[in-house]
Amino acid sequence: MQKLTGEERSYYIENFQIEDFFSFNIHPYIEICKFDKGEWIFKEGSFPDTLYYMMEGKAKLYMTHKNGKVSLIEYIEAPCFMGEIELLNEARYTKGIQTVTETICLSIATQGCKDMLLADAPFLRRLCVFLGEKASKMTSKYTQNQAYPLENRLAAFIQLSSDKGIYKEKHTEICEYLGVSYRHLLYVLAQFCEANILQKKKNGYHIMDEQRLMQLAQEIQ
Amino acid sequence: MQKLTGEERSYYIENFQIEDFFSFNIHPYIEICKFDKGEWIFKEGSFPDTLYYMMEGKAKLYMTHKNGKVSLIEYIEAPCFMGEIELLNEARYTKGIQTVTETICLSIATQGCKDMLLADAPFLRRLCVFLGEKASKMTSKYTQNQAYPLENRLAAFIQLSSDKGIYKEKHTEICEYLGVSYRHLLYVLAQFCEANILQKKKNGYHIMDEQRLMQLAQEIQ
DNA sequence: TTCAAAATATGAGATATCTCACATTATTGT
DNA sequence: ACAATAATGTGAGATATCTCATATTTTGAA
Repeated sequence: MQKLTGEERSYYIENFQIEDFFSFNIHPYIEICKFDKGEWIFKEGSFPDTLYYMMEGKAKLYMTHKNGKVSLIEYIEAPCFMGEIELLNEARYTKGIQTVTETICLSIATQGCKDMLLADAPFLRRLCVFLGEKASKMTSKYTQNQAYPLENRLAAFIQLSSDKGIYKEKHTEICEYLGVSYRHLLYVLAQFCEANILQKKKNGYHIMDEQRLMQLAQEIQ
Repeated sequence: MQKLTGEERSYYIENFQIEDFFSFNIHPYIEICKFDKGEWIFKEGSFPDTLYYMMEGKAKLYMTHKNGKVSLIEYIEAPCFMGEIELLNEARYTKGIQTVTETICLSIATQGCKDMLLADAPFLRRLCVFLGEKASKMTSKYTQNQAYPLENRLAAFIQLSSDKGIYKEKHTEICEYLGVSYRHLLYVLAQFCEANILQKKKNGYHIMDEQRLMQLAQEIQ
């Protein structure tokens, strides 16, 4: 993680009109951070003292279950808050977040201004809206996902998680994320290759038929 | 819907320490409401001017899809907010809520105090916590539900939605809620009857083997 | 480097669930 | 009261997905 300075920093701060988020002067507490692709923003179990607002990028949210298994819960995309639940609950239970692409975040060091944040109506209102949308989004995802076979969900997922036309995720993770068996995931990937939608190469599955993939993904709508 | 008065009203107001929710005097805006079983708290498409906090009871959240089909999204249980998304977004109710049991709610007439609510940090903070938990709950429901066959999910659902040992829901609704076909729902219900877990009678399916039902439901954990 | 663990891969049979077709009851508006 | 519509119920074959067994490859730590 790298803190931006100078022009780069100014660019993001000015472009996002950060002042609108708060009724007090937030500037002493903020930084603009750049995370490399694959870098961890939060590690599980750590004690978060930072609230992030992702401005650009994409990341994965992980959770470890009681039995020790790790599963990929959700892909998150800018703009969004990260670490907001921990701020609200004084809680320990942090989930892990790892970037998928290079990611730019506004970071707020909460140790100095937590009380101000939790007493700041403009900020809280925005957080409420964010959380409300998140809940709604989860709801519709949940309702719709049960209605479609893996073929469609996987197509949508490949679109979301691929980078430069290459899909390269751990099957063991993704089958949990998509709620299917490892065997079945492999089976459907093989189907995609069979249909020349994907092509399996050393460095991952290459998307050969963007059109058809989108079509399959959009059946979910 | 019936507004409580006198002792009943005082009982709920005192027991819930409503003052802690707000930093201003909320009393001019609140009522205690009792809804009968089966009554609608919100109808879809209506213009909301009330925020509810459910103190006792259980209700169903419905949504109408673009294609006109209605589906049962979620069972909600006290304590919880209702109408909070609409308060935040100035939107009309996109979802309908119907009680399952008699339900007691604190109602807040928002026309008089919306601005105060949206500027009231203690209230917003509580709302954030509620929404955060709702999002987390949806997440875990979503993750776990995909992992279990209908047998288990239906058992859990019957426990949630039955009243006095009798399960009586519209199959056409429930199959959508549980994300399975009508045919399959009927099939698994028949299995339950076969196994003497349920017994089909004129007024609904009677739960005969609470023990076994719980066992099936708990496999989801 | 080496070895154990994790991840990848594939086959084969079992099961959960779907689709469609059709018949039989409720429910509801007029 | 009646027709139209919605809800219920059932059969049969198709498909999506699972489980288990087992082999190979990759990865990470001693």
